Amino acid sequence: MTLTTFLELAKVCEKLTKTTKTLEKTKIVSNFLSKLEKEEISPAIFLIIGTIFSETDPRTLNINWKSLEPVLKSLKQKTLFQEKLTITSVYKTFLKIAQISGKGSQRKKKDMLISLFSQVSPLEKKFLMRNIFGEMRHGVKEGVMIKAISVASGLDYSNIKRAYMINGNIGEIGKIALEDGEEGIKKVSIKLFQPIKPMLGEIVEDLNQAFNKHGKNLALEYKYDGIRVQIHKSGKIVRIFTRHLKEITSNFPEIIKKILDNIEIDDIIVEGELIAIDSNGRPLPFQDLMHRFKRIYEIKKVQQLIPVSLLLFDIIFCNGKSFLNIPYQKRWKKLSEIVKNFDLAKRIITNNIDEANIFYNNAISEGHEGVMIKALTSIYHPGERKNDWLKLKSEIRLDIVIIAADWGSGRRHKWLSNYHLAVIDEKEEFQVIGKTFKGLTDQEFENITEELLKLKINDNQYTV
DNA sequence: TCTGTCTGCCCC
DNA sequence: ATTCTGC
DNA sequence: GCAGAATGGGCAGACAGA
Repeated sequence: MTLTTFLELAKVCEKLTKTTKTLEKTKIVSNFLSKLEKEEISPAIFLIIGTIFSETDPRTLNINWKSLEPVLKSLKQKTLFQEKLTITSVYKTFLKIAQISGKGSQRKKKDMLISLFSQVSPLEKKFLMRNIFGEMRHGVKEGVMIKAISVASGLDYSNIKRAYMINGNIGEIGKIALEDGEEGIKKVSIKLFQPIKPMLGEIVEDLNQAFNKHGKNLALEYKYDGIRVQIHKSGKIVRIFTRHLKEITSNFPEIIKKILDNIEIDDIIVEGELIAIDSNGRPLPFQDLMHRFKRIYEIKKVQQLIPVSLLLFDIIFCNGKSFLNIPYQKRWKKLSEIVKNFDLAKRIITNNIDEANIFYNNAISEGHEGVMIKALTSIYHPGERKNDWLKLKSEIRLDIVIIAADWGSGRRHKWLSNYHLAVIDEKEEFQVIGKTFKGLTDQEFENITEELLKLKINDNQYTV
């Protein structure tokens, strides 16, 4: 057995930066994957896409530029006998670094980084750094990687994709595909406490567009401005996961209790939106909810300050049975039977556009974000943005002024691409309301940069 | 030990 | 989250 | 139509200095 060097992986990454063509990237990666030893497949996949850990994994590297910079500067003294780094040895080092925490952790991490970096060539160094920062800049992430796994294993692309959306661990999926083949991939199924990627909705401009896309048999649900959550329950254990499969169970103890008190079924996965509410039950802005998110201290105190409410809208799994292939209307029926004392998202079923408009306007006037429009017969497609679900949000128009601008980064480094915005209040003074960087083409950035530089009164290298 | 600062990570 | 580009 | 890149605000955790 010959282990593959990290240098070979770095060369593959370098090769990927030389082409913009997806097919070529797919071929480069799949050829590389095919040559790997079994134990290298998963680490290689993570090192190529630059994430180290799967989405469900709570671990992180936690390395600052502050601690990496001195490491890179101290690299002059090259060790004479260089050991060849392998994919697995690099990966193991990253795992060790992720384990270090607490006082003095930065020091320990620095030492490990120094010994890691002192063994590498410039090319390896380049991609080790990109791995640490999670930005590979070679155009291969999950999407292209799934294609590469499909080509390398000779298995159907849609089966691999489905398995990934259900399992969430792309390294594991690659290993299963290449080792166990079709049989292994088909066996990948929903498991309790292993969150799946949630189904997503397409944006529509208005209800006419939604009705044109769907024809008939529509359900409209309130779209709440909060955190999308997937809740897994088995017996007395309840865990909450976000849209990106991160666990936030400990932040919302009252929700756990409510689930235990109101859902009797032992094994179940349901989905809903978690929102902050005031004492009258009216929705609070998303920012208020953020005070409870990822909090470790004073959870009880903030729980009193910012109450939350959970509105359920889907069921994915119940008593050992997957509900992914059950049509929307039947899923809703099951959900409403099981969670009798629980709030479901407010909903109507209608073919009448006037009725739909009234429903939408009610959602907005009650302080919500808009509505979701769902096809009654549609099944649940994990992780996919399909026409089966549409979202309609309200928009507000404002007259605003650009009062400052930041230089962009990456592809936008030559432009002022991040604008500080203000409205003019009744005293004719600027009231800063926020920043934006969105909604413009390259040519528009070019023009605006030119215009703004003509008007500039101050420039500190970052902000004009 | 307390406080300010920096930065990664997570949501929208 | 949104919006852009390149394929 | 898909995939990747770029972008902001709030929190915890770590360090440096008082």
